[in-house]
Amino acid sequence: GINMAATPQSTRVVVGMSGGVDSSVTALLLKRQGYDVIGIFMKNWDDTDEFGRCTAEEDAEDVRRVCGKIGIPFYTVNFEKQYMDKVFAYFLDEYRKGRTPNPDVMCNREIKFGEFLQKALDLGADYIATGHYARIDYADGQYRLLRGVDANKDQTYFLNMLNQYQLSKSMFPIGHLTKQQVREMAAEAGLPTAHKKDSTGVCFIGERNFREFLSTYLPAQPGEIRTLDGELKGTHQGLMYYTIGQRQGLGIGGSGTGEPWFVARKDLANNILYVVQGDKHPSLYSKGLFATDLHWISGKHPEPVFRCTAKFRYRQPDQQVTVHIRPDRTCDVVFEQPQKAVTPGQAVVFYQGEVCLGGGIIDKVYEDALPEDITPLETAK
RNA sequence: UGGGGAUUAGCCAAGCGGUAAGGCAACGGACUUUGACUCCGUCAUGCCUAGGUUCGAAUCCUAGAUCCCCAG
Repeated sequence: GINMAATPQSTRVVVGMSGGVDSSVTALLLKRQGYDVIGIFMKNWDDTDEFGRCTAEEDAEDVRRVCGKIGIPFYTVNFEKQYMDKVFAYFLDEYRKGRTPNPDVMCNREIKFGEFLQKALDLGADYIATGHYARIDYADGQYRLLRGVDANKDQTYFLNMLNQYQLSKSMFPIGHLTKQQVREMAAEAGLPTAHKKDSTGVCFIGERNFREFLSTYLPAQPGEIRTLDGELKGTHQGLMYYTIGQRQGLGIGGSGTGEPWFVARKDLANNILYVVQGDKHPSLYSKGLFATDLHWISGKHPEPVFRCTAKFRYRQPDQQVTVHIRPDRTCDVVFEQPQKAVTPGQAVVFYQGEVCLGGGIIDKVYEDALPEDITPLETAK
């Protein structure tokens, strides 16, 4: 639990600073509250781009300037090796399997709230803080992960793999603010990152030409594009470049109903990409999914069967589901409404109101028939 | 070398004498700490070729090219 005798002045907080406005304001708020704040920039990827420019160096420089402005010490740490071993290796392995991984979920569990947390503790920190739009609350001996107040920016989806220990050592000071408020505070405080564009792309790797990037790590194997009926429609450049529900990059058009084409399925064994026409095509929708690597933030095992809401991808509106727990940290998730383009490798994250319960990794989808032994939704409530 | 029909951007396709719709694809942007989806924007001085009629032709006429269909 929280040490009630601790004062901000006697509490050391290490802030993970990316060089963006969110983590800048995170540090600013903590400093204003009187904490003993240290800013640390993580360099986890050698990101020299095609023009020989290293954006990580620019970001590090921004962090240095922000820390100077706020008046806190600034350090840099390097977890390139750990990121490669614990996140990027997984990332590549998933693509080899024809799946679509979410590296940032692993990055949070392994790097930011793993390696980085440990490093901070080694430096005598009591807590780490990050610029995530999420909240932590503590009640009845339990830490809970709550959605960020700014529903449009909520990042709990990426934090679903965190555990009690990690939450007990973490602070999300901007979780109760909106993005607009954060920008305004940064501007008022004269932080150099106040108007910096939000960064996107894989965390620490950044925006890339996806195909070009992947092709430098994995061999591409061109193959056929076919309809589910077997009709040959064209050629793909390598199954790993496509994900379920994808429209762009297929290069097929002008035939059939005139509607756009979407990826419906990947046949890894035969290297065939299966497509369907029209965003309402039944084969793009599913009734349920099977997930592995289940994790519950509370640490407690939930009821064998329960209703909650869930997201199957970042920024998707919550969907009503019923979860059926299975052995070995797996579960079946039955959707109340058919869901579009649920994709193996992505995270399924569960919520009860504002509380993020945890999640798992989508392993396969149930397009038509659900497993026989699961309780129908109607009788599950 | 009988007859009939077609030929408009990478693909599909409107147009029927008055100054080239739309869709798909592609490209660009917005959105976005994954990959996607989505949204917005761009995309034929020219309609198989060469002549002709007309104030004006993708649209009419003539010849040619290519493709398709029906007959032989």
